[in-house]
Amino acid sequence: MSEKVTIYDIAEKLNITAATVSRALNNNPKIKEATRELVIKTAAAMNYKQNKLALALKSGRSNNIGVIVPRIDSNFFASVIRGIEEELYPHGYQVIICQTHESIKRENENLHTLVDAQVDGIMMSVTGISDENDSAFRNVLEKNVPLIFFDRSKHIDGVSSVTINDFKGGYLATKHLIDEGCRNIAHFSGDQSLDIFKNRFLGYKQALLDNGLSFNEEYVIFTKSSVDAGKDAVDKLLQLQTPPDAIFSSSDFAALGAIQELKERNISIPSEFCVAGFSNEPFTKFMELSITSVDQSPLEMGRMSARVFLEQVDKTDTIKIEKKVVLAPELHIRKSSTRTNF
Amino acid sequence: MSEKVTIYDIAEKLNITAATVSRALNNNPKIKEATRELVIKTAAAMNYKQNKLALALKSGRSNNIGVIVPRIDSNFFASVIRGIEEELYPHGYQVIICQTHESIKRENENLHTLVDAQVDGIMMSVTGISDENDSAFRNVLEKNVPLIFFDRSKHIDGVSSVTINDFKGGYLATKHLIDEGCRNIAHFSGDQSLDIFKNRFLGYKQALLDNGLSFNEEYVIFTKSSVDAGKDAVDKLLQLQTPPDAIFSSSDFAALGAIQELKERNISIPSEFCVAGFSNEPFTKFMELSITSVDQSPLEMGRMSARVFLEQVDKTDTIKIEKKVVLAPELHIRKSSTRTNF
DNA sequence: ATGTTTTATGTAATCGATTACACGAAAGTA
DNA sequence: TACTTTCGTGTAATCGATTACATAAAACAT
Repeated sequence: MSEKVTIYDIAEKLNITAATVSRALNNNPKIKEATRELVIKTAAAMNYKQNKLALALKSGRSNNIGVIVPRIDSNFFASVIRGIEEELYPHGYQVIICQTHESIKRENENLHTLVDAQVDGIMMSVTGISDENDSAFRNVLEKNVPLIFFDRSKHIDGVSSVTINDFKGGYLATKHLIDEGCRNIAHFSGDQSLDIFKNRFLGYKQALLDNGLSFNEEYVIFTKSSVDAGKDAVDKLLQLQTPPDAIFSSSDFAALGAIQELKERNISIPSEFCVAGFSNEPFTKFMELSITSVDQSPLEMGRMSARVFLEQVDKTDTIKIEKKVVLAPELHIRKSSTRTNF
Repeated sequence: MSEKVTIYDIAEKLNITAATVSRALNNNPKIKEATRELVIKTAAAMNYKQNKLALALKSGRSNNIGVIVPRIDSNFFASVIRGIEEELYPHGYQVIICQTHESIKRENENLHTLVDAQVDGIMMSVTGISDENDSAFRNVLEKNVPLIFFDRSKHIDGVSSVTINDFKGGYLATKHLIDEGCRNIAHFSGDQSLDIFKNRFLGYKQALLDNGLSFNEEYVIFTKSSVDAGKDAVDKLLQLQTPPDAIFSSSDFAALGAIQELKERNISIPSEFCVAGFSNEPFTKFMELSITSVDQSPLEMGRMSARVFLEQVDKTDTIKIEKKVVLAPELHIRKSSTRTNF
C-alpha cells in the first residue's frame, strides 16, 4: 500500500495526460480552471507528492546546498550553520553538512562529493591552504557552483566571502590589555597560512606599535586551539627572562588553558596577569572568572553567507559578482582582563 | 567550457553506446577488458563525473539521510550529528540538517520535506509529543523511510531508537547527592510529555525512596533549559519553608543558573548546597567550580544511530526489526557536589 | 560443416517531471 | 460563411544513468 503516486497515476485516473496534470499543478495559465481544480483535488485525494529527484534531474537544481566546516561540534561553527539554515529555510533549500576534521584531503573529497551531488551552492570555512587542493576548488568554479567562504577564506578571484575584521579584533583586544596597564603582552596565534590568524597577529602587532610598545618575537606562540596547548604555551612563556604580563589568544580554548595553568602557579588574574581570547565561546561568559573575548557574531555570519548565496543564485549565470562582506568584531570585556573598574 | 560530460559524450567519442559505457564504468563482468580500460581512461580524460541525481532518480535512493534536531548549536546535538556524519561518511551518505527550534509545526514540515526529498533515512530527536503531528510520522512510515529516534524518542511500533538510560542517570545523580549528605534534594525537570524528563524524574524519585527520603512535590520545578530559568527556579525554592540543600537538574544550563543565583545569595557550594546537572556540556568541566553532570555520550549516540540505520537499510524491506539501544549514563562528579573527598 | 554455447554490445524502456511544439475545437472577425 | 485567433490539451523529447532483452560475432563441439 501507499506506493508512490506519480502524475501519471493522476492522469490515468482522470483520463487526461501527465502533461496536463503537471501544468495544472504548476498553475500554468493555459489550463482551464475546472481542470486545474479537479487535478489539484484529485492529487490531494491520492496523496500525491512531487518527486524532487525527478525535478532536480530535469532542472539541474537539487535545492541542496553544502556546508563544509572543520568540525561541527564547536559553538562557533554550529552557530554559523544555524544561521545558514535559518536564512535558507524559507527559500526551500536543505543544508548538507560536511566535516573536514582539519584534513585537506577530506576537504577535497567533500568538495568533489558536493559538486557530484549537484548542490546549488557551497559555503565553507577553509581548513588549510595548500596548492594541492586547488584542483578541487577549480572544479567547483568550472562547474559554476556558487562558492562562498565564511570566516576562514582563501583568495580566489570571483569568490565571495563573509568574514570579520580580524585585524581589528586583534587590535581591539590588544589595545584593551594595554589600557589595563599590561606592558608585556604575549600572543597565541595559529596556522599562518590562514588569514584569520595572520590578521589577528597583525592587529596585535599594530596595537603594540601604536602604543609605544615594542614587538617581541619571543612572545608569540603558535598553538593549536585546545586547552592543553594553552597550558603548554604558558609553560614556555614563563621560562622567558622577562615573562609577559598578559596574553591575547586567538583561541578561547587556549586562553582557558592558559588561565588554568596560571592559577595552578598561583599567578592571580587579572591583578598580575590579564588574558583575552577570541570567538566568545559560551563558556567564556559562564566562568566565575569570565574571560574577555572577541565576538565574531557567528549567527550573523551564517545568515549573511546565506544571503550572499541567494543573491548570486538569482543573478544571471554570466555575471559574477565578487562580494566581500566584513563584519565588525566586538570585544566583550570580562573579568579575566578587568583591573580598573572592578 | 567544462560543460557537464555524460556517458553519452563518452559513447559518442568512442563510437559505442551509452549502455556499454555505463557497464564499463560499473565493472560489469560482461564487458571486454580492453573496452573497459578504454572507457575508463577516456572518462577520466574527459573529466566525467557521474550525475548522482540521475542515479538517484533511477534507483530511488538519494544517498542522503536527514537529521532533525531542536537546534544545532548545543554541544549535545552538535556532537550527535558529528557522530552520525563520521559513521556514515565511509558509506557515502550525506547528512541533511533540519532544526525545529522546539516547534512541532516545524517538525512536521521538516519530516515532510525530508520524505519529499527522498532521503534514505531519518534520524531525529523528537521536539515534543502531540497527536497533531502523528500524520507526519505516519507519512514517513508509509513511505517506508527508515526512522530512528535518538535521545528524545516517541513510542511507535517498529521504530528503532538509541537513548540513554535516563532513569539510571537520574538515579545516579540523586544517589550521589544523598551520599554527599544532602537530605532535601530538589529537582529541575522539563516537558513531561518527553520520556527523557519523565525518566530522569522517576530515577530521582526512586533514589529518594530507596534511601529513606520522602518525596516532596514542592521540590520539583519544571523549567526550561536556560540559565535564567535556573535562577528563577532557585528563587522559588528558597522561598519554601524548608528550602532544599541540593538540586539535581535535568539541564546543565539551568544548573548553571542555579549556581549563579546561589552564589549571588552567598550560599556556598558545595558546603551548604550541592548541585548536579545533566548532559555534561563542556562548560561544566571548564568552570572553576566545575559542575557535576551526567554524561550522555553524544558522539557514541550518533554513531550508534547511524549503525542502526545502516543495518536497517541492508535488510530486506519486508522485515522490520525494531531495535532499542540504551546506552549507559555516566556520572561525572565534580566540585559542585563534592563535599567529602575534596 | 553445422549446430550450440558463450561473449560483447546494441536497442529501447525506465525512473518522474517539465515543456517546446502540434493540433483540434471554440470563439471572434469580416 | 469562411477565415483567423485563442484556448486547452495531447505528443513526444528531455534530463542522465541503468538494465532486461535482443542480437551479432566468436568459440566450441560433433
